[in-house]
Amino acid sequence: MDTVVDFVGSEKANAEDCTTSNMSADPIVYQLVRVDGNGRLVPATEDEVMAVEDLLEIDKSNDTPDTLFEPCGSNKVQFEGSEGQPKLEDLEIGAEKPSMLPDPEMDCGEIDAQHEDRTPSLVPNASDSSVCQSGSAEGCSKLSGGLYENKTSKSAIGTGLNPDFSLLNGEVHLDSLGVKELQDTFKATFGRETSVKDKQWLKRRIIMGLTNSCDFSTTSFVIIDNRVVKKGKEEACKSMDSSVLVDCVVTSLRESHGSPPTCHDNQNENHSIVDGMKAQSSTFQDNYESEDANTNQRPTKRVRKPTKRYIEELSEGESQDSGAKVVSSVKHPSYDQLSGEPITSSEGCKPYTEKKRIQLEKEVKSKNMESSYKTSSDDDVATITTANGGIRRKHHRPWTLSEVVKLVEGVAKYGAGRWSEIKRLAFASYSYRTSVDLKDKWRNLLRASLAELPTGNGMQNSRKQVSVPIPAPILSRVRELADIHSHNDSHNRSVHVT
DNA sequence: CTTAGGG
DNA sequence: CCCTAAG
Repeated sequence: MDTVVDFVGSEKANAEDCTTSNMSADPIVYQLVRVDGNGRLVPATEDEVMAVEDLLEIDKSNDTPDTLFEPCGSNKVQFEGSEGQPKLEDLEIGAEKPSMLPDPEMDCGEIDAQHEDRTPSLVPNASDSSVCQSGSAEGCSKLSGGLYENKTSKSAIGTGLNPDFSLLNGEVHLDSLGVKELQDTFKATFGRETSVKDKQWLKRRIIMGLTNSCDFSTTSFVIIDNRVVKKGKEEACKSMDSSVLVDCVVTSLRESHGSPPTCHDNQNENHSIVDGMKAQSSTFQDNYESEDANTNQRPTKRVRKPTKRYIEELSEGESQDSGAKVVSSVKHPSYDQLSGEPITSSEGCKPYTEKKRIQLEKEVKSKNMESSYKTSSDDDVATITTANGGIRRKHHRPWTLSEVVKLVEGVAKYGAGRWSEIKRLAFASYSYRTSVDLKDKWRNLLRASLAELPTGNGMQNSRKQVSVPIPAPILSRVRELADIHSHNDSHNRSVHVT
């Protein structure tokens, strides 16, 4: 395997051109990269990320959690010089030794600019000892290693305008989440289960999952309580084509209503952010005024004739196998050759070439219709059982949270309907997920967001969190983007005046 | 080839 | 997800 994977772990330093914040609470951003043939660092694909995660997970299980993620100070980014090529074996999630290849192209300022030590900047303003009076005194005293993925800064607007909603519960309290919850969140983020019980590790993974994955945009997302906020300068830091500056912060993963656990200290900061976001939002809309794609005039729906062939096919198939679902389980010998995947992973979580495979299956199926009635014995797992005991189809990729976020962001940027654009730009690293998939998912998101409205809260009753639950803030964002305004809050959304 | 809808 | 009809 000539693909080298390494974690470039780096605390996202205060790149001058990106943010003028002098806060030390910048989030820690990890980006999985690999070295391509030319020795350049290129962002790893989702599949690779997954594969590495698996490795790490395995690795992890042999490790004592205590050794993981030492909050040690001296973690400055250093070029490993002639040490050069990091190897997979070197991967140590625990040591977290940031390393970079001596690639001039990647000599981005922000990486080595100001590397503060990894000590969790739990107390942005040390002046305030009331930080984290969240009731989890533990979280406070136990700052050790506590990732405080809480970024509260950057907004220059400091006026104390009051937001419409409470921000107090908006923080991500990954810290206060239990292992189980973290695992759930992990699942939501990565779409798969994890057995790791180490909180630190889980937290880091989750945050990473939400931040990395080769999003080149410098757009940032902040989820504050009920909204997803896009922030960040679009053009900043664009000097490097491969710069990965996902300044993504999630301040709310779970709505921990009831007992608002929040650092009061950050309240002002949050207000600032909200202000900024409001401004953003308006400018955002302004920008989109120009594009008639988003104006109020909804294009008339396309009408279409019923699809004949498909119907015929369906009925035909039904008559043949009387509705029985046929799962082709033929062990295709050419799979491995078919997919020249960068990483050959063991688990079935990597149909890199979904299409090819499906087509191949079809071919096989059509060639010997009868023989395709075998029971699945494939290692690739025809069905996988979820935690709930349900079974899913073979090639169903649950949308992970980060994917959803990306999609929403993409729609925000390029507009709904420009699926191929979004696919190209925002989903470059997701080889699966066709533009059609994006479209479908968006449709579903819309439905979900709408379904949430009427009862206000009724939906939440469904305890079974089947399939990744989409955080309310994202849904409301979806609604926004879809130009569906709940007339409840009579926000004079500057209705166009003909 | 891409998008919109229906299944 | 899959499939097709319209652009």
